[in-house]
Amino acid sequence: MLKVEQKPVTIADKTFVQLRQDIVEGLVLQGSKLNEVELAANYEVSRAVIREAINRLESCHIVERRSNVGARVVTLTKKRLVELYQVRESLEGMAARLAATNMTDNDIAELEQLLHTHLQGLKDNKDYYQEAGDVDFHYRIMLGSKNTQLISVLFDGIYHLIRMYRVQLGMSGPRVSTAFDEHQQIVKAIANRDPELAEILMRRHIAVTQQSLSKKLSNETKAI
Amino acid sequence: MLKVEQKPVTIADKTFVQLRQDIVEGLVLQGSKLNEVELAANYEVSRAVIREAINRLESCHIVERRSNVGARVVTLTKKRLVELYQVRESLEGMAARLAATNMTDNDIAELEQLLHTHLQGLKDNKDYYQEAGDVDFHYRIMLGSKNTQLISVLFDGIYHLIRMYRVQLGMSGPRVSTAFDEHQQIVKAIANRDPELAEILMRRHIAVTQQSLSKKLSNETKAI
DNA sequence: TTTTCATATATTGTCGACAATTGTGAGGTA
DNA sequence: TACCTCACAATTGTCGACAATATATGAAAA
Repeated sequence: MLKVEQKPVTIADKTFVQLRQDIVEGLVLQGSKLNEVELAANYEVSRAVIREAINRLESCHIVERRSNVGARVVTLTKKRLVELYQVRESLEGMAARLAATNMTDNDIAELEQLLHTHLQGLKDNKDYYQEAGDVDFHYRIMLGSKNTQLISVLFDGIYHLIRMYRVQLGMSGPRVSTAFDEHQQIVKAIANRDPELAEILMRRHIAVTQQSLSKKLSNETKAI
Repeated sequence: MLKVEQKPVTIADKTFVQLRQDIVEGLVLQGSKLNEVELAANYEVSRAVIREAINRLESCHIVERRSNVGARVVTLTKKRLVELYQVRESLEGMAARLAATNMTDNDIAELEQLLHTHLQGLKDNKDYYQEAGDVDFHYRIMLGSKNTQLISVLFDGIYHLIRMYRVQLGMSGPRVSTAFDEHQQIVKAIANRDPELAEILMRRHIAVTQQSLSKKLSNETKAI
């Protein structure tokens, strides 16, 4: 299978991946300051390694750095969520458009197979679908665009931040099954080699998802 | 005026900006290897500073790094150009769409003023327009989106790579004046607060630009 | 008591040295 | 000749120490 993320080899690679995961999953709290010395002690590496990891996190938009002051994990606000999803809508819309042209018949068959698996999971056990399934679907469309530049901007640039919202807000509820239908329609458009429709459907799908997440975020803040 | 790029303060900042400029303008050749020791000597800074600069160049997609091997400047190929402009079309289309809603009346007045200046420059001296003018136009629309995330992905993520193509292929010729008309139409759509049209026009504008650049790139390679 | 300024402390930025890895070429063998 | 092996050279990765900067503390003045 195609993979975009080559396995981490250097200590800096591994530390970056680990730290990113710890932030995305909320082990390191949003908004918290990243003290280099402290992190170096925690992860048992030198400060240089931590600094490189933080630099890379900055280019994923997961932390923000200020010169001579330091880095903080971003805070998940509604404003930022909306902005992020506007970017996502734009990029994944283009990905779907390109996928309709560039995916091979075999790619599409595998994608349909994936949907079938999801449907099974949906019948049996709703929890299966949610995270992994959705991520996997969008991941394949992204790869299906066969556009290296687009894949890099999406994956290295914003995907982990998107995941951070999804994980920390918790993706579940009634949205799951309707999302499945939307996925199915998108695949149909791609199978019909209809770039315009594929793009429109993907953009709508993402816009709806954003609304669902925004509502969730509003409730969260109200609850606190 | 709004600026997205705060002035470089640390040595690493300055070195990054300088090295980026040297690559974009072709002083450091495309495809060339970036030797850390050598660069450190040239720019009269420590290797740590060069390493940070290279890391940042990687997240602009201007260099490519491989673990334990090193970094190379990307090569400007037709394939990569097409891919890059597909991403650009997607993102700047969204920027224009958002700008139609989010720019203030004053922003729009200034944008119209800018076009007027360009028209003067076009009458007097064609050369004026080309680089700075076009960059400035797209820059303002990007800022007009008022979407921080989008601005960051566009500006920090791909703008300098776009400039690298434009500078090294040399933007000039008959395209300039037709581009002006397209700019004018886009501004009109924004002034009319018509997001859909603004997006469509911007996307077409960028697609046409890409075709023009691709042709240029083909001729370049034929010439060699 | 509040403000201001100087000093102290904590944190980031920069550097040079050492370790680990990769690429290269000489020498040998089938 | 073609191919393998092994040691050496070149380059990147990692580290701890020092320098520069920002923040916190507390004393002196209003």
